Amino acid sequence: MEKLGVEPEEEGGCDEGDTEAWAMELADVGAAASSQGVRDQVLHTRNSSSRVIVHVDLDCFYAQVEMISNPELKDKPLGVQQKYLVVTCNYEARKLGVKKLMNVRDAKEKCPQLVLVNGEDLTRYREMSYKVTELLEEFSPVVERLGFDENFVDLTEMVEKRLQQLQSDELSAVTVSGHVYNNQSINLHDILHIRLLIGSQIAAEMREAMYNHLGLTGCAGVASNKLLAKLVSGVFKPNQQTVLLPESCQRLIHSLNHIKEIPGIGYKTAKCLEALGINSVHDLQTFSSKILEKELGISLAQRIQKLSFGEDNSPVIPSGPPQSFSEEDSFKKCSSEVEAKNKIEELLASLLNRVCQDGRKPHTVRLIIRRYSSEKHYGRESRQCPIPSHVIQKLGTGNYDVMTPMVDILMKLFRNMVNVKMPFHLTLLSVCFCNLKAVNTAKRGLIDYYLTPSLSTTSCSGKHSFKMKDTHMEDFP
DNA sequence: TGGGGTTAT
DNA sequence: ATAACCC
Repeated sequence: MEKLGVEPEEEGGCDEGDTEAWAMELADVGAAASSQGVRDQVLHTRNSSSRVIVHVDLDCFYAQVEMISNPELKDKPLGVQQKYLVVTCNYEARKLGVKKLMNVRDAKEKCPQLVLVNGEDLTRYREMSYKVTELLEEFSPVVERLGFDENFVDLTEMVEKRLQQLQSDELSAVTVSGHVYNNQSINLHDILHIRLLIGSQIAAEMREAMYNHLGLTGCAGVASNKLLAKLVSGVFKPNQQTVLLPESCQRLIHSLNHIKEIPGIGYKTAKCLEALGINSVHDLQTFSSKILEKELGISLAQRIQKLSFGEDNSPVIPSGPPQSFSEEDSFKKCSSEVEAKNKIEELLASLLNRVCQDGRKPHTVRLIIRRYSSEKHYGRESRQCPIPSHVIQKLGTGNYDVMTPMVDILMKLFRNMVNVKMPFHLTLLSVCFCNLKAVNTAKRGLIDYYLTPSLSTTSCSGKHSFKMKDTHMEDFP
């Protein structure tokens, strides 16, 4: 076996783990086919705490939910419409040329048989989305949501446990589930391969469970960090999974045609990089770190340059319950205060139901608007304020009118942003509840409970609310 | 471009 | 409060 003459100069800084002694370990890692291979060996060999991460990505999620709601739609080309956009569509429709975020006009032109359902109310999507996250949390509690249809799960511990259950003679019988990226050969003597293969088996179990319990199909990608797991999950596309072995990391990252395809490099950063003459992943890898730091700031510069090598030490952060609830509506024109008030009342009514079901209480409310303007791609303004405590108490009880005080607050925020004595033209209104706090913990003790028993004894599910019990001493230890 | 979400500054 | 990012 050839020894690798790798020098510890290197460019990106270290991914995770120690910088020391990795060069020594390198002596034994086996043949690297190319300089790409060398880089990968460096990254993964020095890194003794290598993780196993899965990225789970549902297929055309909204369309799937609609097809479950109405099975007649199953074999038809289906699009989900919000305003004049087809935001997503099933694979029947994709075969016929419909794309995500396509104009309804263009979509109908491409595909006259296209069936459209309205998807502006996200309630069922949101509910199904959380069912998926909860199902994944049953495998391992460390689940991070990304939008409604993607989840990351850190499988490192679970893989370790399964590894310990295996007898040494069973190691040579471990198999992959699904595709191996780049058709790379598996080396069963490589513990990193073994761990990722076990990860692929868990990913397959997750997809099976999603289908059996929820009727949903999706893709999965298994790799050593979130970036790579996400990139590899989309390689084989509907309803398939792929595992990335360390030696193919550079091939995966270089398969991207533009830096904007790296998650974490968005519209603004991509424009900025283009202005510097950086267009490909290779451009970004080899660009001067010093200059990049001056242009983008040290934090962003170092992060994205690491990403360009496939390095991503960001942890999977359990999402838990949402940090905020919001409802928005966009429209061609809203130009009077009464009109705005009506829209705000609608948004608020939906939000109050959601907050009620959540059980926690928001302590802050925010109003967001978008003003009409010919240019300015992204112009939203917002005002927020604390929710008065007497209003918070009524939230979720249903038996007191919380609409009236909340609308009053929101209209004050509205007039703070919009001079209603002057003509105005809005194209979006949104109401957001945030700063959510649990009601039954720490801060809320016995005294608070006795003083406001309706908080925890009132039903919010029905048209009216009822006292569920009387307050007696023996109810509380 | 919709109707959501998050974190950093 | 805004601006960036994600879907």
